[in-house]
Amino acid sequence: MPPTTPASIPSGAERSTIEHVATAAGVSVATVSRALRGLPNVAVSTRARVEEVARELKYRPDPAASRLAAGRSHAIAVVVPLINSWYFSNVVAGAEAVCAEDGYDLLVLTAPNEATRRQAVDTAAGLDRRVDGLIFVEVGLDDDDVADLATRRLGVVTIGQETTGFPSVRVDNVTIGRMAVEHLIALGHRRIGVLGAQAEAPAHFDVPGQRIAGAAEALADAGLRLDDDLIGTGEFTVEGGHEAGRELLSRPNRPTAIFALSDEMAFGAVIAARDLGLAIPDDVSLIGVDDHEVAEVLGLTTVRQRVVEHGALAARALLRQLTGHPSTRVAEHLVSHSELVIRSSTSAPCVP
Amino acid sequence: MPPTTPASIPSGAERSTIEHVATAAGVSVATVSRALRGLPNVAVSTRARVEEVARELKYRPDPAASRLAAGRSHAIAVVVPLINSWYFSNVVAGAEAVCAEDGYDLLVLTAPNEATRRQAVDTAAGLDRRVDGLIFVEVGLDDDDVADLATRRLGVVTIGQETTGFPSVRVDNVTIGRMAVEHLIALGHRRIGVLGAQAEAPAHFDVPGQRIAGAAEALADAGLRLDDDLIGTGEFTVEGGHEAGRELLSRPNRPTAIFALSDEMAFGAVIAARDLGLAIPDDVSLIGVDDHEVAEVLGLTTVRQRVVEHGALAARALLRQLTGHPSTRVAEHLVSHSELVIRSSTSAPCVP
DNA sequence: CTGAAAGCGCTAACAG
DNA sequence: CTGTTAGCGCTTTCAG
Repeated sequence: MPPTTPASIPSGAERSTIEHVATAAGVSVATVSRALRGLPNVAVSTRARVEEVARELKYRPDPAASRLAAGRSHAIAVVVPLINSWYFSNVVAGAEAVCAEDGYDLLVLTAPNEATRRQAVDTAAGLDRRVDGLIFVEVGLDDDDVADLATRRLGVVTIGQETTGFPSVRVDNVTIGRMAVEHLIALGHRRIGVLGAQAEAPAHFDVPGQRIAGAAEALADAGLRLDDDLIGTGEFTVEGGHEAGRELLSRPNRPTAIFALSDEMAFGAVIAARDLGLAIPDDVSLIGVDDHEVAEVLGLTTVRQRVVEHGALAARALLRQLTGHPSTRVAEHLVSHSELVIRSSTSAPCVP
Repeated sequence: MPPTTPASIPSGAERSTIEHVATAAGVSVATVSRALRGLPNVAVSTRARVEEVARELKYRPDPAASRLAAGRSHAIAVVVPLINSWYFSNVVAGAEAVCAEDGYDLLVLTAPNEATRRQAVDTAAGLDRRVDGLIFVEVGLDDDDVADLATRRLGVVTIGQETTGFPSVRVDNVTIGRMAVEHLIALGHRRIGVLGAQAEAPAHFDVPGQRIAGAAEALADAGLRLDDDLIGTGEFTVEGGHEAGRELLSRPNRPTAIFALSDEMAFGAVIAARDLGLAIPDDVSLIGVDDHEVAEVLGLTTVRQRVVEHGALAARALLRQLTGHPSTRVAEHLVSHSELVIRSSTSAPCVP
């Protein structure tokens, strides 16, 4: 490679460096750096001139150089189990919007091996030089993971799980279960089925378990019991809800209402009901969780989760943490409120 | 900041640099660099030792430093109109998988202002120092954009659009329309409606227009005409399909079959049919495009698009381009094959 | 096959 | 308020 090119005006499509700007503006690179980053101690006139020249030269600071010198990459990553699902893509969308607004780059990392939560952390840990912070979405971090992450020079926010030490945003899953089932009980239902239980509860945080616990509480408050026989699985997919729903609805003594732990499973249940010739809500009431776009069209009653907002809140919390606002140095644990959205899939049981 | 830390073994969670590895292995940093990157001209024994030491020290090259020195960031970006939709999140998932495999970081960029395609390019162009390449997904690039992009030191691949100069992957939308409607015609349908037309066709590439053109061709081949009155909109959303579908199906002389340009619009049509008390396929046949998960459960006949694969193919093409395989220097235009998936939503018309 | 040296473009003290 | 001076950690000629 030839010796360094002189600090002349760049020609054509050549990228201009801070040095080009400096010489063109007749100041030092340090001043350009300060001026362009809005740091104090720069004469207004100087700043104006530098900005002017920078614009003319279409100067854009090289992120790598800046990261190397300053130690911050102006990028964050979201770690999700997968990205092509309604829930996760919406979380990412929320985070992306905030990042774009603040000029941060957003990397997406998937942690496919759900089993090995370790995996996720290791992968992510390798990024401590590449990004300034991480958002873990529904990734079960254990204490070791948290400790490991804490050593690194990284901002961390979790969604779903609430750890000690890192800010988090989540919903109150017990309350979600409660709201859903209280609605059903208020309508007069007594035999209530559940769709979405997991074979084995995850060690760290257990979304289905919590929603079911909330359901059980609501039932208990009404002097009723949650019948274990009426708890089906569903894998949190449409197909899973379809199968488990059909199973549940073909029982001789089928429930008069079903609480699906996610809208997608509820969609499956809708189809199962149709397969069996059961009308909703006349023969069976149905309530979901999420407020998926399709829920509205289907008229599905549901407990709305503001998923995009979760991503946005997490990103904002992370960026705040990175910007080092000392006032917000304490780890906030945000609990996003859910709300019951009553549509046409729930009604009083026909034959109580 | 104190003067540079000496090149000693890093303590605790401190990041180890190439220099730590070099001194620990008793070689120069240059040799470490070569050894670890699999470059030639390194004694096998040396390489082994360096690798060993690097592992022990948990050395990970700093991407920013490496980018600065070598000019490549080992990161790419996907530019999508939005990320929280079935189609786009699946494309991103495909790209992500390939990137993860090859150790590339994946940035996500959304170009929300659909109107201003310019926007997308400008945003992306600003990344020419941050990423090595870009994947544009369904972003209409015009000739100026292409020229602009070509100037930059960036690999580019497009999905959906086929430009001159950049590799691309797309489906043959005319054929998709053709396949769908040929199936309907073969079943005996004559009055076929379409869901998903756009008010105004985009300037550069027009997915709905092409699918409709294919439909028209199929009809023409059978000596039939596509009735403009039977072409509804749908916005490519469930809700849009619902509305447009209801409109179409409440006509006195309604079509015996509907070709929805996307599965999500077909779902809307399913609900519209249900609203109107029409049975599928007895009263009206329905075919979509995509093969969304819900399509299977709903029994929707559809033309399958292998969306995840599109993302993967594009990413692979991009990485190949970046790795500079001179053999593949010529811009490939991949056309992903679609296939008809016949389920239970289509049948012969009841009363022809 | 290996080392020395010169940067990549930017930031951050520290003097003026 | 501004310039000078060191590097950030890595890659890459160019000599051994």
